[in-house]
Amino acid sequence: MATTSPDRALRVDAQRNQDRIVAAAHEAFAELGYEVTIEEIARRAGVGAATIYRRFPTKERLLHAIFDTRIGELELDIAAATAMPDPWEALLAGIRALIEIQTANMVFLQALDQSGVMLELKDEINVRVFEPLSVLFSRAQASGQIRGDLDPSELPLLIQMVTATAKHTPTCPTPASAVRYLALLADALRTPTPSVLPPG
Amino acid sequence: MATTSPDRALRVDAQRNQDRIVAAAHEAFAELGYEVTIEEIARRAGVGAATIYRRFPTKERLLHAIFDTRIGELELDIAAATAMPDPWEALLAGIRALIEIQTANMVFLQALDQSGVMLELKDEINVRVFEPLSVLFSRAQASGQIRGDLDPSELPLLIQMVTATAKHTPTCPTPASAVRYLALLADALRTPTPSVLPPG
Amino acid sequence: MATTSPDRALRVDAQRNQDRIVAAAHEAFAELGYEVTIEEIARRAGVGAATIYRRFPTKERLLHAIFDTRIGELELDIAAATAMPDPWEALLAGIRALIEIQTANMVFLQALDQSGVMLELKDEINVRVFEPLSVLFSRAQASGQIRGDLDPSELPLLIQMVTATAKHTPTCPTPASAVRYLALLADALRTPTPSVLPPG
Amino acid sequence: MATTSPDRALRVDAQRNQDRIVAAAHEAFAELGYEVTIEEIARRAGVGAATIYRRFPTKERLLHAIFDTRIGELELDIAAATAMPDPWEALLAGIRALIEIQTANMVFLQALDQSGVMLELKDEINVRVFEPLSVLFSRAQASGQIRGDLDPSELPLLIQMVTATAKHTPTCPTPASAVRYLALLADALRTPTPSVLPPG
DNA sequence: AATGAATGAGAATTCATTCAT
DNA sequence: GATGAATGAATTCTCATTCAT
Repeated sequence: MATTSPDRALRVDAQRNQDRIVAAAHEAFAELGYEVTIEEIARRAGVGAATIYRRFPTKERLLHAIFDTRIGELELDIAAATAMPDPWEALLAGIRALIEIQTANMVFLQALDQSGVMLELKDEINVRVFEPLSVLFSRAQASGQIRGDLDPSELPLLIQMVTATAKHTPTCPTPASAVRYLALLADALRTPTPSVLPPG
Repeated sequence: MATTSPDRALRVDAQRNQDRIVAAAHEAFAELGYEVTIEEIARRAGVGAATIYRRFPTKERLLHAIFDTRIGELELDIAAATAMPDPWEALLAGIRALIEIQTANMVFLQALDQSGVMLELKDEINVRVFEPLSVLFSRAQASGQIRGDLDPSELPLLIQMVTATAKHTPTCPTPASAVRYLALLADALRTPTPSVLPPG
Repeated sequence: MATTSPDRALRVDAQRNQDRIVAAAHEAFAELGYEVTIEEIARRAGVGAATIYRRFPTKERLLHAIFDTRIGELELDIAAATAMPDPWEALLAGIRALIEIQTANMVFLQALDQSGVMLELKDEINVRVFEPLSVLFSRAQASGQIRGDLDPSELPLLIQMVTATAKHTPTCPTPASAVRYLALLADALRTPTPSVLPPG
Repeated sequence: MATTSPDRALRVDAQRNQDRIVAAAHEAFAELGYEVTIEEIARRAGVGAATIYRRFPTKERLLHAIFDTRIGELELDIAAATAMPDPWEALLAGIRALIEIQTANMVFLQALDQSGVMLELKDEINVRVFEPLSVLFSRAQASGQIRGDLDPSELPLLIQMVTATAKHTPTCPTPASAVRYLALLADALRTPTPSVLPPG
C-alpha cells in the first residue's frame, strides 16, 4: 500500500473516535448527569451510537472510563497537595481538588450523593481518593489543626456537606457556594471541640 | 340498628385500601425516591395500579398528598419550637424536625436536593417550612447566638449540608449521622466569625 | 309495614333511578358525544356507575335506549308533518324535526356522520325515520315540487349535508347554520333540473 | 468502487422503511381516522412502534407530515385552477381537488368536520387551502356566477356539505356521491337568489 | 337492590442495547 | 470497523366493565 498499513490507519481513526467519545461523554455527563442518553453523547461525539457500544459494553462502563481519567487527575492533585508543608493547607488543597471536579461535573455529584447507584465507582473513589485524603486528614489532626472528635473515615460525609450546596449551581465553573460553605466547614473543623458531637 | 350503615361498611374497605396506598406510597417514595413506579407502589399496597389513580389523578398528586401530611406535622413541630424561650434552641429544634423528616424519606431529600424537579412542592416547602424557620434563624442571629456573616436565606443550603450526609442511610429511622453533623454545623454557626466567608 | 309494600317502594325508587339515568345520559351524550364516560353519566344522574349497568348491559345499549325515545318522538313529529296538506311543506317539516334533534344532540350527529359505528342504530333510524320521510319526499317529487333526478333513497345523504354544517355549533339550541343551509339545500332541490347530476 | 458507499446502502433500507411507515400511516389514517393506534400503523408498515417514533416524535407530527404532503399537492391543484379563465369553473376545480383528497382520507374529513381536534392542522388548511379558494369564490361571485347572499367565509361549511355525504364511503377512490352532491350544491350556488337565506 | 371500588386491557412515548449493511 | 436503524421492555395514565359489601 502507498501509506502506512491499513491496520495502523484504522487504529489512528479508532483512537480519534475513542477520544471524541470520551470527551463528549465527559461533557454530557458533566452537564446533564447520568440521565443523558447514549444517543446524545454519540451526537456530541459525532459518531454513531453503536460505535460507543463497540468500546464500552454498557452505559455504566462508559461512565466508569470517564471517572477513571478524572480520578487519575485527582490522584495527581492530591499527591501535589500531600507535598505541601502545612498539614491543614495540604488537606484543604486536596479537598478543594475533589470539590472542584465534583462541582464541575453533575454526574460526579450524583455518584457521591445518591445511594444505591454506581456502587462500583464509589468503591474506586474510596480507594483512590478518600484513602490518600484520609492520610492528609490524619496528619492535620495529629498536628492539632483539626478537632479530635472527628475520624478520617468521616471525610466523605464532610465533603458531601460542601458539595451538596453546589447541586443547584453546578453549571458555574467557579462554584461560589461550594467555596463559601467549605470555609464554613473549615471553621467547624478547626473549632477546638467546644461541643460534644454525638456519634455518627 | 346494631351494624353500621352499608355506606360506612363500604367505606371501611375503601378506607383500608386508601390507607394501604398511602402507606405503600410513603414507604416506597421514602425508600426509592420519586423514580419508583406506580406499579411498584400498587404492588406494595396489594392493589391494581388503576386503583391508585382513582384517588390520586397523577403520580405527582399522590406524592403531594403524602408531602402535605408530613409538612403539616412539620408545621406543628416548628410552631412548637417557636414557642421555646431560647432562640438558639428554638432554631435547632425546628431544624431537627425538618431533618428528621427528610432523612427518613428519600423523596423528601430529592425534593430539596435536586434542581428542576418537584418545583411546586419546593415552593410549598419554602412557604410552609423555610419561612418560619428563617424567622427563628433571624431571631437567633439577633440575639448574638449566630455569627453575623450568614443570611437567613442561606438556611436551605445549610440544612442541605446536614441532610446530604444522611443520603446513604435514609432508611434508618434514627439518622445518627444527621444528628452528628448537625452538631458540627451548629459549631460552625456559633463560631464568632473567626474566618472571612467568601460570598456564596 | 306502615306504608306501601316494600316491593312497590323499591320499584318506585328503581323507576326514579331509571328516569334519572336516561335523562342524564341524554344530556351527557347530547353535550359531549359518545366519548362521555359512564362515570360522568352516573355522576349527573346521581347514581353509582354499577346502577347503570344493572339496567343497561353495555354503554351502547344505554345509548340505544336514548335513541329509542328520541326516535319515538321523531316518529310523532313526522306523522304530524305527513298530515300537512302541502307535500313540500310536509317534507320540510319532517326534515326540520330530524335536523332539530340531531343538532341538539352531539351523539345523534356522530351516529349519522361517522361510518363504522353504531350500525345497529343507523338501521333503526333508517326504518323508523328515513322510510316515512322517503314517503314525504316521493310525494313532493310526484307533485312536481322536487327535481326529478333525485331519489328518495338519497334523503339520508341530503340531510347530512345540512347537519354537517352544524357540527361546530351543536351547543346552540337554535342551530342557525343548519336553518340557513337547509334553505340553501331547499333551493337546490327545487331547482327545475338545470344541470345533469352525475350518478351518486 | 462498483457498489455505492455504505452510507447510501444503509439509507436505502431506512428509506424503504420510512416509505412503508408513511404509506402505512397514510392508509391507516385514511381508513380508520386519527383514532388508529401507532401500533396498528407499525403493524401495517411491518416495523416496531418505536421505529415510527424515531422519525416522527409524536403521533400528531406523523399525521402532520402526511397532511403536509397532501396539502402541498392541493396547493398546486388550486394554483392550476386559479389559472383557468372562467371563474366559476376555476372555483369548481379548486373545490373538486379539495373534496377528492378529503373523501379519500378519513382523517382529512375528521380534521375539518370535528371541532376541538387537530387545531393546528385546521389553521394550516385555512391558510394554505381555504384562503386561495376564497379568492376563487369571490371572483366567481363578482362575475355574477354565484348568488350574492353567500359569503366567501362560508366556503368551509359549503364544502363540508359535500364531503359529509362521502363519510360512509371514504375508501372508494372515486367518491361518486361527492361528485354528485357537489353538482347539486353547485345548482344551489348558482340559483339567482330565489329564496331568502336566513342568517347562518 | 344499589353502589363505590377495583381492575385488565390498552394507548402514547422513551431509551439502552442489538442488528443489518 | 463503523453506523444509523430497529426494537423490547418500561412507564404514566384512561375507561368500560365487574365485584364485594
